[in-house]
Amino acid sequence: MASQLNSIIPAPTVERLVLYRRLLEGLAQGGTEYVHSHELAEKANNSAAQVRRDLMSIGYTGSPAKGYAVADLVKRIGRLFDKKGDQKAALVGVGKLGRAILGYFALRQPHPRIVAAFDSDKDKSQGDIAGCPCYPIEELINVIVREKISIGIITVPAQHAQQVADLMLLAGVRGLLNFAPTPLKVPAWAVVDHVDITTKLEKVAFFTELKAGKQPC
Amino acid sequence: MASQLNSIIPAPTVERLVLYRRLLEGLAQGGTEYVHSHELAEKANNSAAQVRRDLMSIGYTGSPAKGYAVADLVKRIGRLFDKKGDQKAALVGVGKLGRAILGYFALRQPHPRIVAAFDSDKDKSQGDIAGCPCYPIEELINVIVREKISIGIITVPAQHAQQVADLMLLAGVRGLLNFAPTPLKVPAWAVVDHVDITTKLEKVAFFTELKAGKQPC
DNA sequence: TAGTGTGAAATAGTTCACAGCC
DNA sequence: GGCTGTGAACTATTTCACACTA
Repeated sequence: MASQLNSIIPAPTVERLVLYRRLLEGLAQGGTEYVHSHELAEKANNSAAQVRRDLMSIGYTGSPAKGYAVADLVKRIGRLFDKKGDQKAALVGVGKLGRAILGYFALRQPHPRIVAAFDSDKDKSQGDIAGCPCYPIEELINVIVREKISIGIITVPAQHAQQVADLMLLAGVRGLLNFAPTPLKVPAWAVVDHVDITTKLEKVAFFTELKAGKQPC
Repeated sequence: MASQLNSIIPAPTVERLVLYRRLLEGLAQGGTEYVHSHELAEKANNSAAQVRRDLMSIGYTGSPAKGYAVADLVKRIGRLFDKKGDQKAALVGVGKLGRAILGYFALRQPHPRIVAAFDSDKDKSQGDIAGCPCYPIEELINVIVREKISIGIITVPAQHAQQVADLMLLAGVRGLLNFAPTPLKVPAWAVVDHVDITTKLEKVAFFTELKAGKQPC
């Protein structure tokens, strides 16, 4: 799906590291100084071996006696993600889903901050939503260039998704998170990830049915 | 992540089949009668070989001359997903995200219909949202049992997610779609899928940064 | 002696390659 | 001649197993 990346860290590991960070931050606040792989695995529910391998893949090493130093590890993972100069994100499509995402992230202040939102509807593209300034779609290129935005979040209807993606890539965005229920075609130098809620729901329904019935078809 | 499933159809294939169905429905409306694997692959952007393998995995076979019969194939895939008796879904957590999802699905009328929403906040759990009746969380078990709901959608804050999941499973739900940024522990007979928007965003940001670092644009 | 780091095996999933068919 | 079906090769990822160490 996502294009080939010549990284040392495999994609699923990256996802888990984000989770570990969250869990470790919780532990750190609770005053825990050290964790063992199996404790972290328990919380993340996967295997201890996998936790060890994941941490190893970022070059972090624990001690058999104490385990992994929580605070230090948080810093280490943080250094991986919150790289030089914070990345900025823009969201296109201030519909229901777009608004929800803006509101959701406004609270959490995630790493790539959403600093601009766009919509083709003039009524929606005015003022702030959850503290994020909204612009008409015509200003997309200007704003993206001016703010040096590198990540795009697409929450427009399926039929406009590709068009919006092309526009953002043209403006200099290099990573896209696509919520539209359609696949995007992007050049090899861009990164895309796809969150398709409808498909996920159907998938869960399918496997639920399957497990319940046991007999396929 | 998702628990072991003794199905003949691998999980990624299921996801792609859902997509194929959408694409094929579009084609059918456009009056197309037959497609070749590479045409479908083009739209879904993956390889023709994969499309063929996916379709083969549900026992559907095309002809070298014409390709795959669109209408027939839609029906075939539909039969897989829209099984005997439509499944019903319930959503817990009528916050921003929950509302957005309700609104989103209200339009599309997806296969597992969302027939109930719940919230612990009395103000939110009244009346309808996007045509879906809202109940206080106390009624969850009653309603789920009464309506024979088998799928649960969790859009509550992370700290309540596990609790809500347990409650729903207790009530008879067997599949969960979790939007809370925390992993859920569920028994082996249940199906879970996890949509973690924050993590996805951080992942995209990470790989974007990584790729950018590799070759100076 | 429980817990780590890591090579090796196992498993899951994708792409290749080619025979067969229309 | 281009397209399908399918075994085989290949890639990616997870799990296993075990030497090592504090």
